[in-house]
Amino acid sequence: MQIGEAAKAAGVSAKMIRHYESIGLIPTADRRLSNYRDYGHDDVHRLAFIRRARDLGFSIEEIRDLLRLWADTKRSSAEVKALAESHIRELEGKIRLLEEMRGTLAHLASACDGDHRPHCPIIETLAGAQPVPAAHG
Amino acid sequence: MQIGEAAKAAGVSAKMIRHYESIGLIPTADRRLSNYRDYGHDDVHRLAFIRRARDLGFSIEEIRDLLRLWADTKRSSAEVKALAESHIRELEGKIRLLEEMRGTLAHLASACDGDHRPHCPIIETLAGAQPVPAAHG
DNA sequence: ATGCACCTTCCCATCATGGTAAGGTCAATA
DNA sequence: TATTGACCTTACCATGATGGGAAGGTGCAT
Repeated sequence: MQIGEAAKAAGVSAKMIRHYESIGLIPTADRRLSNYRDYGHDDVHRLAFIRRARDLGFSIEEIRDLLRLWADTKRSSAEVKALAESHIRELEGKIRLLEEMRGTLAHLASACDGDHRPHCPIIETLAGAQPVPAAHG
Repeated sequence: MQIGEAAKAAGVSAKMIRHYESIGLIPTADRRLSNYRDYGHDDVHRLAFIRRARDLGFSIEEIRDLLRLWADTKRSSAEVKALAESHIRELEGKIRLLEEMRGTLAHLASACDGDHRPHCPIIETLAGAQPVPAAHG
């Protein structure tokens, strides 16, 4: 099948399929006489694998490892689990950062009257005033 | 003061100061005869403002708005609060996405034995097998 | 023969940041 | 005075994953 059909079947864009090929994440596609890339079901299967891994937030390099582990039928499940847990830790690090931002900002917003007057602890904190102390309770 | 000193004082890199100037986030710096940029305390103050806003995850365009609001002493605190709350919603959206990834992955990892054997629900799910059903309790 | 939908490669843009190269400025020191 | 070293300047390239668009080729249906 052509790249567009493979893309639709796997849930990735044709653009990204070409990109994945260019960075060696997937093997070079076969070509028709027309020079059009030609894909089979195995290719779509691999692309769908990549798509699901992306949906779980794995980076391209992590997916490269996952594809290796997938292809290696003798690899231990411990290797896969270690990779997954490493990624879980990355996710948790990002979540912590975002939650810290949200917490600080929510605190400032709650201290802001949000009315017609100019006084605003949000701007004042950004401007370097001491942040409003957290309420005790 | 020179750009390096201003950068250190504000907690941003000299590189980024030049960048902020090039995109019009901060005004064009004064120049010495040497063609070196010259900064004063107000400039450092503004850069530190930007730095704090970045630390809270605001984008450059949001910071552009924040700087406008900061400069406008007659603006209402409601405007600032609206911008902050909009950003809080962005943060919460990102957090939700990451937590969903983490949840799915943690579930898969918990179902993976992590031993020397090849069988692994993580890889199998990525490969398109039905995901292991969530435990009821 | 014309048109349309698809494909090809190539280049550019995003966002915030860093790296490096090639060269100018300036103060201290040998 | 000459050199060294720390600082500055601009300009270009890179990141990671993705999309947009241009210019042109392929192939099928009218």
